[in-house]
Amino acid sequence: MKPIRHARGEATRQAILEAAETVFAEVGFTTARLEDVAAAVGIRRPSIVYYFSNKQELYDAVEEDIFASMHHEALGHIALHDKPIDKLLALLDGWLDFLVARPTAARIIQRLVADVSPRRGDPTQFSNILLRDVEIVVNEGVATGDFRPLPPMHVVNAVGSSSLFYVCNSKQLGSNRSYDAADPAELESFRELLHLLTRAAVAPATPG
Amino acid sequence: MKPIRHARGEATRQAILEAAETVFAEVGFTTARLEDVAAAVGIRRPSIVYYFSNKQELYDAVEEDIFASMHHEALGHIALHDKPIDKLLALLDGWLDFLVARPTAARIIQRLVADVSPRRGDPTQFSNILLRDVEIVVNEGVATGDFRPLPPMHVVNAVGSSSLFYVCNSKQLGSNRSYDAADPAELESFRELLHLLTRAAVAPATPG
DNA sequence: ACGATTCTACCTTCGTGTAGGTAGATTTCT
DNA sequence: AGAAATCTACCTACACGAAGGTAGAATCGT
Repeated sequence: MKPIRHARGEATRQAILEAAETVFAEVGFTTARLEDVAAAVGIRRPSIVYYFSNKQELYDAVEEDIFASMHHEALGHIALHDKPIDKLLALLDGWLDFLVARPTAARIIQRLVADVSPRRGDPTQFSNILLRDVEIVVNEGVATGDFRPLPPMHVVNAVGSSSLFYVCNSKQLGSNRSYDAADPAELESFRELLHLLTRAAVAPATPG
Repeated sequence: MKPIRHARGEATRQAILEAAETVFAEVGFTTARLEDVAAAVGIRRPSIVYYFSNKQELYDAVEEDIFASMHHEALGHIALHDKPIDKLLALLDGWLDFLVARPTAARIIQRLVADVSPRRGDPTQFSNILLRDVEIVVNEGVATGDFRPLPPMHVVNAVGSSSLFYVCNSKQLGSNRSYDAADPAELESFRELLHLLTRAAVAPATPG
């Protein structure tokens, strides 16, 4: 991590990060060309090296920023609530809102899930922060009896995944099925379904 | 598509397809090396060209086979049932069973969803067959009143996505959270949740 | 023998990484 | 204050490896 002194440098660094996220999201790590990232920023390729020593480091910075930002957004939502179910819905709302606002992040996470052994050593190096949020909220609900006992990762797989698909799939289901993921009506309709499913997933055994 | 006369050739072609699916699944189209595909089959790289004229054509053959096989498996399950909800559950069970048995297919689909414009022109060239299955079953349920009115693609995004994550994520949630997607107990536990969510998703407005 | 199948050898393209240079801004020294 | 020294933020040019595609020769099977 190179320390940047001047304001101009910091702005360039940020611009590189944003451009890189777009390029990596569109075509994935290997296919992504630093040339394209540079072009989007308006500089030459070798100048990227001034801020990020190589392609991998740039990618890591992008991924780290995504999960950190997503974690922050989720925390902000969660803090407004007390009951476990409300916290869980808030957490998932946070994810959904984040991904809709930043679809490039959605695609990068989507690719990450596809990889067999992402970041060899610790696959959760950057995502762990999010997984822990889910564990804390779900385990709390289970402890209070508000939720039935269920593995937190089932919640991730079952309902967390939907938001990713909602965002990534919007233009990929064929011209007559495509939709605008950011359209308020569309979004709220999907959010309703998401809440419905979440409640169903954690609801204690048949009440009556 | 080259016509293969002898049995030996047909076997080689099939072996190439299977090896390619594994390689493409692990690292994606660009990163995948034909060298590795050939090595897995036990032939030299240029021999692949005898069956598939280039990398893209090989990939397309893999993708086409995946969706065709998945469609078949789903149809087999659906045919055993009459009621819309049972058909829908059977369809999703078919997907789940297929993906668990063939995790390489899961990863390839996962990557496909991440792409911005897969197979320029018609993104649903090969997947359309699956999407139509869902539309038929869901629309039927809506028509009979068994289901509440909801867009079939919401079903795909909300519950179809879970099975992909269930398979792809199994070894990527960190060492202490990882599981075996093919383990019968694990699988049935997840299938129960999948059914629960599916029923919740399509259930008509609050009955009482 | 003759087509089917697989090989060896080579060419070409592409993209990253690296070496080294420079204009202009900033700080240091007197 | 103003010249000297240093640093920031880029640049051009090139070397290198990696991977896909191609041409044509060798081998296998019937």
